[in-house]
Amino acid sequence: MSGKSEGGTIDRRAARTRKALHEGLLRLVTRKGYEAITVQDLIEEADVGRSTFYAHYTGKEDLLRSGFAMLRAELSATEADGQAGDEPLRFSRAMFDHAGRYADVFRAMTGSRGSLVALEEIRRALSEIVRRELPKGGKDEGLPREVYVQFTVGTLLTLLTWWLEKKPGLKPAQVDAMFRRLVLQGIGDGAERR
Amino acid sequence: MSGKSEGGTIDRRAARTRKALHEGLLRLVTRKGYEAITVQDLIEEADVGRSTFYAHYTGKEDLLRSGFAMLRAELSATEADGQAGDEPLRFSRAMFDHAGRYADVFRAMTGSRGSLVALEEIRRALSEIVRRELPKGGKDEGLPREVYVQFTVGTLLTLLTWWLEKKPGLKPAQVDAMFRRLVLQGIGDGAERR
DNA sequence: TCCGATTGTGAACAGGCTGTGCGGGACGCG
DNA sequence: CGCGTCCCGCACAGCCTGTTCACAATCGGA
Repeated sequence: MSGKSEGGTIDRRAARTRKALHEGLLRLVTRKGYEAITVQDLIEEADVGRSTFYAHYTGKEDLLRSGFAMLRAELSATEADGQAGDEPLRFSRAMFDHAGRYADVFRAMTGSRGSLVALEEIRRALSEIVRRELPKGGKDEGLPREVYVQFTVGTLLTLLTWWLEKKPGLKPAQVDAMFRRLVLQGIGDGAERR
Repeated sequence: MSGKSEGGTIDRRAARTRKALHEGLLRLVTRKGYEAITVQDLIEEADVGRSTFYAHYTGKEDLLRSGFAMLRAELSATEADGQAGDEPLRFSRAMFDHAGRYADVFRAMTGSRGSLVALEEIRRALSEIVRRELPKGGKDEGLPREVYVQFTVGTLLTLLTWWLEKKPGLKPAQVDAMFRRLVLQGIGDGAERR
């Protein structure tokens, strides 16, 4: 009715539908876990027709990936400022802060009722960041660089999971400190080295 | 209910059925991935009646857990010889050897078409072992012991996944060496020794 | 502003999988 | 050898999936 002709290439109806589906997915995930969600639930929660859903996404996994794509776009937009630090692994603190705010979603995604796809997406996003920020200094490192990247990401996820699952009381800064210590020194007693 | 003659032995027919289902699951997992498997597939592959399946397990996840329980029992049986030796993380080499032999199953279980439940079971089994074998020496470790455990397990899984997924050509001993280096020293400037 | 073309939308449909119930038959145990 | 336990085939309702189709809302040009 009212002509609010604006916006970009996407039809307003389509935009509205996608937004409703993404928001509905988030609500449902925290309510019953990703695995248990059906397309049926999604279209009821978002109040859209069945064929409408399939016109936009091939299934719930596609919707999930789409959500992560949007999230990654946002992240890389707000990440440009984090420069000027000589300290290695500077990004980790921001990660723990961010994860702490979305703790319930994260738990629902990565818990036993979550999704391997979600975990994979998270791992991929983190890998991109780490690949960029990991100190490249190591000239004669004995291990392939990608191993260092995966190791760092793995440790980040380990700490993240342990934190949100077992010790939600800790503050991001505390977990971040543990993360740095582990990544930089391993379990070796850092006292005698260096 | 109890079809077992008190003493732990199971009726041969029941044992045969369960064996057929477990073997069928393994075949199917490597053929089409865990996620895509239906109960329908399982009973056809194992040539078992529908109601028979549900008489033994509540679903495919239950069957999977049961399989891991058996595996863990076997492992802890063949593990008794591990000396409380001098070298820390003595178990890791055996783990990489073992995983290398079941590479295809492992990939099918933990790949994107795998199962979070399987990953969780693997993590749990590894955690038990690491909890037992991790040097408790820590005098004034600033971190909770469980964090060291999870960190070690996480790194093990990271290396395992990277190895089987990206560099299947490497030998277990090589991957094990990387694992030890990372766990003991992290990415810290351990590069200076060489 | 109006109209045709485009595109999103909702209802309905066929097919597949699930989990359960039941009677009859086979096998193992004592 | 008899009894009890377990397996099997079949059937059923219920739910979810992925697609089809007619219709209505929106967009773009005149």
